[in-house]
Amino acid sequence: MPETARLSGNRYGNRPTMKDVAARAGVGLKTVSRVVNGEPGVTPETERRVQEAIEALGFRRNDSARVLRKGRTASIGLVLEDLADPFYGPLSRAVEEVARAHGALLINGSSAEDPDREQELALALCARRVDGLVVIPAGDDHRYLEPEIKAGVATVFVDRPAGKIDADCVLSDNYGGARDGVAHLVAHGHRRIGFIGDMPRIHTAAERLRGYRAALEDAGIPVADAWMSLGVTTPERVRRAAEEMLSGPEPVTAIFTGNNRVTVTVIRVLAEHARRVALVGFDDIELADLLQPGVTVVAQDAAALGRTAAERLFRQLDGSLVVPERIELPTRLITRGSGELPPAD
Amino acid sequence: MPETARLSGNRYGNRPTMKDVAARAGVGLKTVSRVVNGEPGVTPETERRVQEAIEALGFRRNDSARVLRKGRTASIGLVLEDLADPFYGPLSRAVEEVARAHGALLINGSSAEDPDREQELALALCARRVDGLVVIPAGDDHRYLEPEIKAGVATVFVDRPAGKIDADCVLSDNYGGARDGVAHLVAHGHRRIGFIGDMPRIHTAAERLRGYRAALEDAGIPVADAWMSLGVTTPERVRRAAEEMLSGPEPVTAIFTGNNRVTVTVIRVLAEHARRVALVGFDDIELADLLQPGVTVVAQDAAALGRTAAERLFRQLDGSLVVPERIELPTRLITRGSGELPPAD
DNA sequence: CCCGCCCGTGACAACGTTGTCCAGGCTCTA
DNA sequence: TAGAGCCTGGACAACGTTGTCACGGGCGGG
Repeated sequence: MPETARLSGNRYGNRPTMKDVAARAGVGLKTVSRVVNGEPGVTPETERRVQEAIEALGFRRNDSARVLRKGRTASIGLVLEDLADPFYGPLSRAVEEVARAHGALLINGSSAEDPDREQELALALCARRVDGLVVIPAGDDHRYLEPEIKAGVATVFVDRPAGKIDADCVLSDNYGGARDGVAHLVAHGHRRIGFIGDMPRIHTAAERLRGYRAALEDAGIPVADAWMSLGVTTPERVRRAAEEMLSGPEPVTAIFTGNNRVTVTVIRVLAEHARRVALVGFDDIELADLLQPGVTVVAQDAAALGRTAAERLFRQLDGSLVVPERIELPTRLITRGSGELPPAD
Repeated sequence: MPETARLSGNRYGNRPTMKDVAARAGVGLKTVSRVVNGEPGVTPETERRVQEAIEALGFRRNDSARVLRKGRTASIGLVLEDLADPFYGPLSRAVEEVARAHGALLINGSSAEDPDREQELALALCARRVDGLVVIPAGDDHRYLEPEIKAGVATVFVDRPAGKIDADCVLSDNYGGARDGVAHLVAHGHRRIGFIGDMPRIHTAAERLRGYRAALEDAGIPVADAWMSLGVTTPERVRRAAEEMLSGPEPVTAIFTGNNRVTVTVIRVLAEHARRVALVGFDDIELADLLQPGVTVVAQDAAALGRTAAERLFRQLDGSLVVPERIELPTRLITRGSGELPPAD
């Protein structure tokens, strides 16, 4: 029985296809296609019959097949570090909104800060033939994307620049922001200012460190190694680093923290600490205004990063963009109290 | 020139296909397929030639085409309310991790709490032939998914139950959690307790309200309408609602807030308020322990919700799951100070 | 009244992949 | 040495859709 053979195909649920709809409506395959896509050239009567068959069978167009034929998938990929991080939520949402405005869906994946996983994800997305790729780099070598980009996959890097290839980047002004933040502490009389941040291997961390150094240099303050703690990631290590800076013969009177996770941990340490220590953090954190004192931060606009990147991506797809560019978005110093505390010694 | 004609197909970037690789390697099409998929039956020498051609051309298998042939897309869809909400970030991440463990990618979309948009998104995902769908409902009628489910799309609802269809649901114990939270306030001597939450149209809001009523009833406290504010969503309206409850001849001495957004706004209002008012909030919020006083909350485990739902989804796909079930995960009361304040009158 | 044009419709190929099946050449054994 | 069996490799169809083209009938104009 060939009928049964066809029905027991490889699809689990055996969805009806245009062929089935056509058979039921007693029309040709292409006519169904026309109705489904709202193309002109179908009599109202024929259209009604087709619609009826569609209803009855519960037909839904298979976009996978459509995509195969048309060449564009109307979907874009987003590779980020961790969707659960409050910084990436708004970014991701902003990318999604732009995609939606262009009729595209968003596929996203978390690299967990692992370069191999970033590559695996990005290439998997390319295999799905996403039209474009927004990448928040975990690694620093993106040559693996060269064939893809050459093949027409629009690509924009966000938050951190691409490594070893020439591509569009949308970044925050990490250097300037950190410099401003630290200068703010200097302006309030601090001379011994600590820095706790990520590994300088990560571009943003390196830039913020550079800003920190520049601000101290501007003020003619020599930088002590004991004030800097780089590459600490776990809360325990951040805690230890902070406590070390705050003890000893020449403790710091202020701390500049390199990202939101570090900031939160340092707030906890300072809350238990007797002496009042000033704090400025990179990245805004929720409820920062309600703490005692409010937390002064250098805020990035995560949504703007995502939006800008996605818009650029679609302009690449339009063909209206050719030359890769590096865009830097400004940061904003938000004073809330913790950064305005005077030195406690 | 047929060569050129073929090359100027509909694809923008004209990626090489297995046919191109086969031609270059001087082998048959299927042999390339075998190499790409690691199937046995290819001499090392032939395999080397094929690999070489793949390298040279920058070939990458087109998974869209593969999917069309195989019937499974190895991707699942997640429809949530807002990726930028700190509650959904971890949930989404948890779903992604489970998907990854099963070799699937995650496509997600935000409904913005709009039922029409939820439907549009869910159906778009079905058109892409996702293998399964995790939905955080915005609407309360999901009959539109019936044909899809019948056709074999695995479906799990999270956070809120499905409307008007019988399907798997993974929920928090909203009723029990709210009841415990309010009972906690009662136990600390409060008799006039306010409730600020979402529209009861939303299942979670209704359940939490029910828990609130039950706790008061348990304590023999009659519920006053003036204590309840339902359907307030914007910060301004939350603020107004809170201020109304706190003024008048018989002001509330404690407030129970129905979700994290409301909680945050109410914290702001209370911070400006002279009298000490107790507060218990549904949903945990970051830094809640660092505020003065710490914020007592009824915490849900967003990651566990996502993980449980996704695991159930894949068990549906395995075929090891047949009967729809409703799973309720427990909540946890975390006492931090604000819920233990005594009545201030 | 007849020719030509336009409109609605359908047959067919193609998108890039994988499953089926068969052919040819090799080795091993009787 | 011949036959059987195995192993490698390739031709072909199919997945569900859309673009191309051709066909037939109705209508308007000459």
